[in-house]
Amino acid sequence: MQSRTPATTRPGRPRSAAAATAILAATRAALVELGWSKLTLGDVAARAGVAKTTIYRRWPGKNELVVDAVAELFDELELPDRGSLAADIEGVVLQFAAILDRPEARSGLMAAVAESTRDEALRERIRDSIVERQKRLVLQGRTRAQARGELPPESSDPEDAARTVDLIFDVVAGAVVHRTLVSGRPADEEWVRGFTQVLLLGLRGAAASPDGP
Amino acid sequence: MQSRTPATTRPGRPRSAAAATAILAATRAALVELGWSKLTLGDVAARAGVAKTTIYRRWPGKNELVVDAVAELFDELELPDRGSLAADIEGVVLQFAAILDRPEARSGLMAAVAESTRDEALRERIRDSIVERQKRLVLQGRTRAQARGELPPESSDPEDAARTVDLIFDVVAGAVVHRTLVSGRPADEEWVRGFTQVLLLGLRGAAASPDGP
DNA sequence: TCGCTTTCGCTACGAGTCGTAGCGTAATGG
DNA sequence: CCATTACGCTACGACTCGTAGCGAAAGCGA
Repeated sequence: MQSRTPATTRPGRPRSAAAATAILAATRAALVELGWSKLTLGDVAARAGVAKTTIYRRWPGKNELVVDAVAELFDELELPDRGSLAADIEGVVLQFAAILDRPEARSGLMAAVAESTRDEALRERIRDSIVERQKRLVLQGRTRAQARGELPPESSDPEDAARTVDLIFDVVAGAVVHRTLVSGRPADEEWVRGFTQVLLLGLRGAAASPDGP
Repeated sequence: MQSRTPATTRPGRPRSAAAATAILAATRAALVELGWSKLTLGDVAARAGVAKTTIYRRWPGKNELVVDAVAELFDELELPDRGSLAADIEGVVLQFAAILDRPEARSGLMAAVAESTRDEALRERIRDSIVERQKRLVLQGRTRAQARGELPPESSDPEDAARTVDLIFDVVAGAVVHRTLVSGRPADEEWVRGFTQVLLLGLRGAAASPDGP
């Protein structure tokens, strides 16, 4: 998870892998009980059964620790084949909503994003370990839909195709996050159905008329 | 801004209105320089030229103060008539993106949302003073588009119409926020054009086929 | 088996922030 | 002019931060 360099096996006592998992788990537990602002590294250390200094040796600070702890949650996301593009989208959006329902993801992720507005390195960490990592789902869904004939093969311009992927990701993730955290209403099946319909019709229409009406 | 009850004019010395504006302005200035996590009420008090206790008499804590300070930024939003629904949407989305470009809005808003996941009262404050307040733009745009004949009059079901407004707001605000803060790329004219096209085609298509394909 | 190296747990520390209390003073309204 | 409230100021205990120093533990290569 960390961008350490274990390329050259360094001499000396190796870092305990058990400590890392214990610390990350303790961080999530602390997020659930305390939220981000009241979470202290001393508390995390006590929960994990390690010394506070051990945490500081591995992570620069609270922000980075929380990002790594939350990032693991999103690796659960999958894109099972449900037969149609609409059903695939609905499925993954519901999974995403389910993760955002967990308190450790809610406060942790948003607080990290907030801090990243003043910390370029932290934003990079978020992008690498969460955003870009999950963009695979969009690519996978597109490929599958193209195989089904639900979407045209690919845009002639590769840059244009990449832009579309980014747009889809921002729309999907943004809408679910806003619905869940800002509006404070559940992204349940009914909402997801309506959202998916709008997104899908918009994409199909945009693919038909690539530029302007 | 605060939900005080100035209904019955209380006796005694009234609260200084100048102090309130100075505190809110100082809060925004501190957000720019320090971000949310390093912002202290002592610092805000010093900037505003007031005593720290004065702030504590008016706001419960840092979270509520920041929400009120940021909420004022979004009151600038307008919906000038640009002739078409697409142009109207692009215009307001660009304004929204411009506000989110300001550092005091970026870190302040996201941090407040993060904290609101563990504080129901704070979430209520955000909804009242920011979200619901700006939903007027969606309603205004819809009415105007209906007058132009770009959208059908209204859904037969009033609940369905309200759901659509909520959906639009979540999609628009969510996508712009995610694009700007999470993906870290600018919501420039090119992006806004593409986004608006998808949204508009999706809405028109959804209005045509109210349920399922 | 023996060093060398690094990590680990522990304790302690100064610095900084928190939110509150108490005080005397200022500004209203009756 | 008197009751009432807001204000600025100071001071306070409690807490968290991030770091330093220590002895012990755990690997690896010779």
